[in-house]
Amino acid sequence: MKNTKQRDVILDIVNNSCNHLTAYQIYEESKKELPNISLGTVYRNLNLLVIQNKIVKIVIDGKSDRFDKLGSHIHFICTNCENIYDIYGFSSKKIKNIDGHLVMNCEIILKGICKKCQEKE
Amino acid sequence: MKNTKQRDVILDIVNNSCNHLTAYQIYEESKKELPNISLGTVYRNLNLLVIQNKIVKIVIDGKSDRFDKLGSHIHFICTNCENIYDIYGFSSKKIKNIDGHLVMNCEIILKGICKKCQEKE
DNA sequence: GTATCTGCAAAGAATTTGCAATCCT
DNA sequence: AGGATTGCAAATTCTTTGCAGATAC
Repeated sequence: MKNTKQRDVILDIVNNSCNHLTAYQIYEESKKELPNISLGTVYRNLNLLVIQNKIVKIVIDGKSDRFDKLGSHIHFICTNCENIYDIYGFSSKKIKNIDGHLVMNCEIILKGICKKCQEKE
Repeated sequence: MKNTKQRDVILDIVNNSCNHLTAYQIYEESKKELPNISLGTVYRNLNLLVIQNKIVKIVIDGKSDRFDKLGSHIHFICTNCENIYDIYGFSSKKIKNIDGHLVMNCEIILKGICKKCQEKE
């Protein structure tokens, strides 16, 4: 695979963001650096980076996918405000094999009401 | 909420299936019972049933959503053949609260290569 | 009786794809 | 040079929605 500015910029944006950005947000952000970049290119590169295990895609019911940097953490999604929080310090023991299946990836998604939303009520 | 034949049939199909059906598959299946049912109705009722906690929606990257009966189990998705396997006997201790967030739902998705696909190679 | 639900068809949103031009190595 | 990548726009796919008529309670 060739190196391209587009891919570099996209990877940088994901790695340097504390939020969980959508493809469109990454597109908007990348335009600051590369004004002519297209949304299709952003999608293509995000998917490539996911396949290469350089970033992670968070698939959410009914919403746009979001992209996150690597680092084993759990995602908590507030069903009220729809914020996504990273949960660290949670040692999910690495499962390698279960029922004979080879496990390459484990994703844990918690849903509920976040602290802020609870405090509002 | 009113009872309707449509909703009953849809719930029955999900509850009596061993597979993880897409909305369209459920639509096809429900037509055997109710030939005039429409896809929109199937989607509407599936979403209602999910909100009521009578069934579960499995959201998969790039694919149609799938619907499953209740029962706490983990899903293993083969990235090769795309089958979904239920994994039982896995006691994920019930988390109620983490970092102050109220946890209502916990979904664990494992991805990798299933037994069958490994054996083929 | 009336609020809810349905079938239909059209709209919507997110993502992917085809193609000609351009860029890396 | 030559395959990979890009920008653009159109296409695709899955899902939701508006509406008028039908249905459950």
